Amino acid sequence: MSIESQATRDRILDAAERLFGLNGFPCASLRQITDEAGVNLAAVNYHFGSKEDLYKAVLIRRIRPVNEERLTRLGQAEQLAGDQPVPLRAILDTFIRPLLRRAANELPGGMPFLRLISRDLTDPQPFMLDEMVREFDPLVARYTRVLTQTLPGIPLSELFWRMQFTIGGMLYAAAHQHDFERTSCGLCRENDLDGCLRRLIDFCAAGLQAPLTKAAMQPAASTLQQNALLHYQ
Amino acid sequence: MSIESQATRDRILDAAERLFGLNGFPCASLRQITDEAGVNLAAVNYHFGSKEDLYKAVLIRRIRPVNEERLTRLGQAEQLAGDQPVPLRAILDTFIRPLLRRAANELPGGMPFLRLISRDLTDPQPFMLDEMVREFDPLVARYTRVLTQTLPGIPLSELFWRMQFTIGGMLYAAAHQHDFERTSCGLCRENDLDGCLRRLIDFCAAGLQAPLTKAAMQPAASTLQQNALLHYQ
DNA sequence: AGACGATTGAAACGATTGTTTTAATCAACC
DNA sequence: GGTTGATTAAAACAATCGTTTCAATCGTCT
Repeated sequence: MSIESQATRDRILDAAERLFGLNGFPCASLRQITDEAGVNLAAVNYHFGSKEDLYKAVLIRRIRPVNEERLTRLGQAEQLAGDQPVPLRAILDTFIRPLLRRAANELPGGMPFLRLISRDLTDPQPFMLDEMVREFDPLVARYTRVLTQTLPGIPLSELFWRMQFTIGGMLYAAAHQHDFERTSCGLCRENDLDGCLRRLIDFCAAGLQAPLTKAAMQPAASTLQQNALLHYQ
Repeated sequence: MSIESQATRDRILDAAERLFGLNGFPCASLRQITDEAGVNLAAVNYHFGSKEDLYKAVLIRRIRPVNEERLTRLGQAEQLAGDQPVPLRAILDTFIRPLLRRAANELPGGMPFLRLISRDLTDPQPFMLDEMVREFDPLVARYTRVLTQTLPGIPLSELFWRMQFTIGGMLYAAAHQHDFERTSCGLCRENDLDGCLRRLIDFCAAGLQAPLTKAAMQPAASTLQQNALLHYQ
């Protein structure tokens, strides 16, 4: 592979990342992408095979370093903790920071990539499902192990749900971070990585270690609560 | 409008809801929709004007009752609380239950609608933005007022972010509820409205009333934390 | 210099899209 | 009972899509 052909590959990847992120996979046409990249239309099929394969390449190019950084930071945190359990907020930091960092212009990708990965994790393209599972499988194993050590009082079934809520909050914040300045009436400034990260960790740490309600400890006894309002009074 | 034409309108709306929810707006074609509805292709443009207007009609038909139910339940909760602030978990229940209820076959719409609304709130179709703001504006005003009364210690700027995380967790859970049974290795059963609702409320209530970290109380002093791991040890 | 594989360029292909058009059918009313 | 307006049916429209084809060009070797 020559050095110029690598340049066209990269230009295609950059343009595709931006347009897939802004418009989504179905609405970003190859002609838009190749025009913006300044390359010929046929270059996509020549270098990547198909539109779907281009999409895979765009996602994998960014997700893999993010997940590697997550595991690296988690390893450092474990080392630092010694034989003590890793502090919950440190675990969350290793998980969230590598992603949100990409939107703060600290690293390539930026806002379009965050919208792209957020969209594809909340609403996956069918042909990406297997690929995604393969990329995230090692993470699931490592984080569940660390979390069960840090939060020994939380049953695994509860932990599973709470991690889903954590991921949901993270992805929603990642996708909308740049809209918040406009929709928050001045309560949020753009590109405030530290602020967003701290708030998200505050929120999710509290949620993850929330005390168990009666229903959570006796799941078999939970029944439909007809009037939930009374229950909370 | 005759009674049969209303029937074709409804058949189109039902089929569109299912296919928009499953495949997304761009990938669900009008021919798919009209075939499944058993009506002629031109009926969509005749009754709704365009594909975009059909999409609007599909969303509004379900969102409006959900938001009305939210405000009704919130009103009941306020009445029940008297001059006391409404309990946080009760507020969250009025907000989340009317949506998740739709997926538990308690009400029409079901899983496709939840995927649809979840997708359009996390990744809105551009032409729906104004319509959505109009539908949700009254909610924002009411819920921020009630929440500031219940959580007087949380600054508005923090509350804004925490509500975004709450919404993100709710939408993610709503969209994936039916996948969890498959991906959770038996930790989650499908259609468990009460279980999902309780866990989500446990999580978000703890997150919303989480104690403020130093950075949250002195936002001006927050600087980029180069090595966040040490910070948590 | 010449030959060969890799890459690019321009054009066309077949399929599908949302929309429009035109005629046929239906229901209701004077 | 014939007429009018609403609704449905079938066909065609123009545009765009991803992909393929084939010749032209480039870079790199012998």
